[in-house]
Amino acid sequence: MTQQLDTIFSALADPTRRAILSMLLEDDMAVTDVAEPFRMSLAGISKHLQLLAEAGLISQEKRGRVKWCKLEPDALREASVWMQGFGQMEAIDLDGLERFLVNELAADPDLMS
Amino acid sequence: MTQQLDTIFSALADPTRRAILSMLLEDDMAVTDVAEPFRMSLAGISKHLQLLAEAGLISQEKRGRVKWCKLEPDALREASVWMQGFGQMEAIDLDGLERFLVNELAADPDLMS
DNA sequence: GCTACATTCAACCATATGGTTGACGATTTC
DNA sequence: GAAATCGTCAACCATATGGTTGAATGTAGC
Repeated sequence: MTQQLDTIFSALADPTRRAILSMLLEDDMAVTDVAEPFRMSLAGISKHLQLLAEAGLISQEKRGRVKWCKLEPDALREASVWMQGFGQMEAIDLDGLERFLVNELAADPDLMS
Repeated sequence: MTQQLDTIFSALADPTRRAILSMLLEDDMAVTDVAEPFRMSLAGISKHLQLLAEAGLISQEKRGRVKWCKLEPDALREASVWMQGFGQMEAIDLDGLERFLVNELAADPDLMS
């Protein structure tokens, strides 16, 4: 899960990618149509879409020669859940906090010595 | 605000930094103590802490020769609010959606052509 | 004042990232 | 089948990122 959070958050860290997600909120779109409003090459947008797909934030389905991009809000929800853990700081739910912490720190053993 | 989201999300994209945030959830800590469990140089951790501070996710206060690091959950809340925009997809609040979109796309004029 | 401690700075390195262009493989259309 | 369209791939470039080490700064303690 830690690595999944890596890819999700770094996907969200780019303004172009966030703008794309916002566009897809309106409706599913073809790659070319996604690229249209941006002052960037089609290949550039294509790369961004690949990153978003790898992060699970969108899915892509090819019908004919056009590839449709669809928002997948579930991945966002996962990151959101992680962040909720911090919002609960005031709640002083120490038991829940402990569990939360243990999970996070145990998730990536290589990180710690 | 767009640039603020950039820095917040890219700060969250690194597992070391997320682990640090989790540690600070327990209590305020000195830089040396933050670094202790990690298999990384102190200077490395110091850099991570600077990024977190620039993103507004932590604050640092120097008392004597030790610099105390404190979690600042408000910045997280800001990113969380952005993400909520997508969770509301099912709510089909089209007016709210429209406002949300317009704001996001207008926030970074250089992005679009 | 000397020593030890806490932290950062500077320089450096390897790799990742965001972008470009041009060629290419599929698919549709005429 | 030829031409146009949709999208990706490959190679390349500049810059950002995450890490190291060693020296430097500031503070505390003896």
